[in-house]
Amino acid sequence: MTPARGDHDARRTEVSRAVWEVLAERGFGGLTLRAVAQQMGATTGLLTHYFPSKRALLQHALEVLDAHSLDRPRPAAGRVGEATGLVMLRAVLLDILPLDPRGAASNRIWVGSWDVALADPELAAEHAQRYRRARERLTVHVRAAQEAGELPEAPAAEEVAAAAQSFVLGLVVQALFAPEEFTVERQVALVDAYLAGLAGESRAASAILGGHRSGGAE
Amino acid sequence: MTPARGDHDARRTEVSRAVWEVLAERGFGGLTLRAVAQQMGATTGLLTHYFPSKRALLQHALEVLDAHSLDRPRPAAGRVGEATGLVMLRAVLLDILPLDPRGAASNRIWVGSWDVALADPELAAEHAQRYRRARERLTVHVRAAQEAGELPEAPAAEEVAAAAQSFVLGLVVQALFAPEEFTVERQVALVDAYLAGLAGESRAASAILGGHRSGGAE
DNA sequence: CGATACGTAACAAACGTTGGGTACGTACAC
DNA sequence: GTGTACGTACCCAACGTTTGTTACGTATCG
Repeated sequence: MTPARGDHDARRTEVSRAVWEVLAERGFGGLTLRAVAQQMGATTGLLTHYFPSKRALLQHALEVLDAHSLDRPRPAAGRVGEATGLVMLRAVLLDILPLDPRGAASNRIWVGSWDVALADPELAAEHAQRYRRARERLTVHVRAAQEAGELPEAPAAEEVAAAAQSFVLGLVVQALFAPEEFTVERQVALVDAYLAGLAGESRAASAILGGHRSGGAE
Repeated sequence: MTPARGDHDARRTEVSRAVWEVLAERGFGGLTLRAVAQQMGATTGLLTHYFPSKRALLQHALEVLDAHSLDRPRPAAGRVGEATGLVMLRAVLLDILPLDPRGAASNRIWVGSWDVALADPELAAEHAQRYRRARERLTVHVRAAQEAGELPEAPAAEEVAAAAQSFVLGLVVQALFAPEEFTVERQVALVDAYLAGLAGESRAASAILGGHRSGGAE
């Protein structure tokens, strides 16, 4: 009977991709069913067939986009996957930044989503949870760095993680508005300087951060 | 003829206030002429009498809101106006944070405006300029702190200012989404810890930051 | 009297959503 | 194997609502 459930879900993520593209270039104010449909060369009938409402459509697109960022940073060029402590912390932070067009697009979407989310309790709760989990993931790496002697024990790992997330989120915003001012190199340098400030006089840390003095994200 | 030119501009700022209230509680997606009119107990006819279009209405409201934040922090309780260097830097940073309902409301608006601004080149340019000027204002205080020996000379003042602005902006976002998690005390503590990280081993700085260990914004 | 300051009403456009209609493929009966 | 039944996928057209904007009316005040 029902032909291929896999096709169904695949189509839904296809729709989500169209939603992302509309969001990235027109923002949430420009997100309409007709725009999404036109983006993927379909009609609004297709959209309503896979999603009961516009809200569900948006919600699913955000969930999928969030899920994509969960398995990052990818163990791509360097073997980031095996890294720990300060190196991993640095990799995760850099991975968030809009260092390439794709990162810029997804950050553009996240920043734009804050307005809608702050006006919608349910979306706000989901966002709050997203960032809390991101902080928890950062906390793990901070704690590892502390145990490795790369970071001081002084501020609790949770506080360091919250601070680091603040720093990166704000840097994302500024970089989106002034990309020519916040070049890739400057963004990386700012993160490294921030981490150096966290590390203080640690020899282990300065060895790590010194080695990456001009390194990129991938 | 025209009865009191002052009344005209005063009415425009009244309208802007209504715009803020709508923006703060419904976001930019909920900003409609009818909502603004209802908020101030008037009709859309009044709005169109003072503003040629919705865009002009929004633009003026943002400008006025931005102008309000320019003469801050106010030399209110403490005599912040006479402060310099690290003390002033700290005061400016704390003044940005959503430490009270009014600060939360205005930050709510700014964060929400990012979506619209990123989709509108003119608004984006205005925002970019806003944040550039804010960085320049921060740079002055950073440089003063450096000359006073409260901050190291190492990273250039411009970089420290950009980093500090990143940190505070990101903290604003997280605090808006999780206000119960980011209490006033924790926000202040995070800023102080951040400044302490900037200061490094400076005795002058730790004297200042130590004295404010549990102080508030005003 | 004449210009300003509004309220009122109506406009076309765009929105999310609904429902009917068609093409297509699978499942089952014989 | 062929015919029938049915569910899925999707287009198309239309709905009622809400939007920003415009036009027009009236009151108010110098």
